[in-house]
Amino acid sequence: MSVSFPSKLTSRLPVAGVRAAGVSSNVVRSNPAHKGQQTKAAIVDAALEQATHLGIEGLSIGALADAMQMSKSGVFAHFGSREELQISVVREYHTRFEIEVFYPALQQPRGLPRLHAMFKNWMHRTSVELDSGCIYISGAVEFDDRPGLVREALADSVRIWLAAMHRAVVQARDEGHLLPDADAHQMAFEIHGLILALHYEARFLKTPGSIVRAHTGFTHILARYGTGASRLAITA
Amino acid sequence: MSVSFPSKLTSRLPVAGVRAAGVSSNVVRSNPAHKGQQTKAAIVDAALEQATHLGIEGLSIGALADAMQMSKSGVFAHFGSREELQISVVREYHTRFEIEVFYPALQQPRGLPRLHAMFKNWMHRTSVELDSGCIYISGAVEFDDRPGLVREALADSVRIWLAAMHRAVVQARDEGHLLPDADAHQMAFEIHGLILALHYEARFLKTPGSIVRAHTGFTHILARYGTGASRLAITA
DNA sequence: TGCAAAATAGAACGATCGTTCGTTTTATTT
DNA sequence: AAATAAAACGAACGATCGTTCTATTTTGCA
Repeated sequence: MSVSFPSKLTSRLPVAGVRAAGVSSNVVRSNPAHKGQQTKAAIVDAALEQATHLGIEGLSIGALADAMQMSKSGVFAHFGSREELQISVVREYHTRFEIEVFYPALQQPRGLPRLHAMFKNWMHRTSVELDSGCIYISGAVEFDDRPGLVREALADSVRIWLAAMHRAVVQARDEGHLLPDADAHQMAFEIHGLILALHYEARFLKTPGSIVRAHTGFTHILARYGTGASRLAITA
Repeated sequence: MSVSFPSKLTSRLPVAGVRAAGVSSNVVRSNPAHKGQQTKAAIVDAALEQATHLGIEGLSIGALADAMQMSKSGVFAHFGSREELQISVVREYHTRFEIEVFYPALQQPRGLPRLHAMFKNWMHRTSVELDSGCIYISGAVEFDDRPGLVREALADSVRIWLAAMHRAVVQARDEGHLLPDADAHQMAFEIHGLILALHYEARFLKTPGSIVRAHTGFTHILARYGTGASRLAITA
């Protein structure tokens, strides 16, 4: 006779199915958890995985349903439209970006140490993880000519992050770690360029040593904008 | 009675149809011009226009046929596959990039003037033209996770251009315009970053003044790598 | 002018797309 | 345990995708 499973496991398995599909994991959250929300979170998780490989425009509800071992209509019902699914993915990435890049940097003392931490975390999120590209970067070229709600959600998130970077630069200047006449926007622009070059050369061209290049570039920028006292804080 | 047109104009109009669709123009070329080649060139022209807006992966033979006022199969026959069409677009962009960015810079004296010309032409191609993004940039994020012939064609073209930039840096160093111990690869990396940041902020975020930012960044890089004699050559 | 070759059209293919709808199965509450 | 609400399924929709045929038209050359 065949083994009989407890009824919990023979349920329609959307939430459990996620793990079988090999998706990262931060799925269990939001306590009341009317199960619909759990499944939705799991779908967004899988969608983000898909989006980092094929782009936000490459998101397909059919492929997503396969990965989730669900029906297309079952996946679709959670969002009501593909556009809303895409926006959910952007929001999820925003959350993770804050958790992995922004918040840890806040633990560093304000000024240059915090700015440097932001840059390092950003680098790490952008290229070190072998797979999975940065949605803020890929999304920018996907939607620079494509108006709509997805573009707006994306641009909002990016602006929030770039503003945080800019704030860190200003603070570093206020702390005396940068020259008093340092142009904060210009410096943020140049730092942004280093991250983009890193993403380009590491992910697309597979150029070895790109991370060192980016970090060296950061020290060069610092040499320009920084005061003498700041020099040693960065070599650590 | 209705006016009778000369037979040339009442032909099936693929080549003439391009202009009606409002595509840029460098269509008349390759002298023997067995008309098939003319039409093919016109299709590639329209395809490039489409690709700069929706990306190389956004290319659609159906939409292309509409723009050309041709049948899908008529367009398709010229390439044999969508992938070959995409590769043709990459090659066409390569050609135009050389004509608009690389060759004009060769007219400048080797060394810093030529390097600076390359950077300015590159900037211009990347963002000044209001519409039409850079395929080298959008293609990189589209294909960083997508292996195949298109990716290879794209990466080949990009590497050729980046190598030319690197060569220009080396020449500038040889001419004594840069410090003898200047790291050419590092400098090229940082310049690449400026272009990418310009593309990002100008095209996606629509940040005003991005061109000035990029150019200021270039002078900063020069201040680091350049010799005293080079400073004045750039302010012109 | 006539004829072979090249170029284009047109219809159809299987697949996949996002979306809608009615039904059925689960989950939650009473 | 029964009743109600939420979640998921399954089938179908019209549209579009790249591609494959065959038939027709146009072109280039003798």
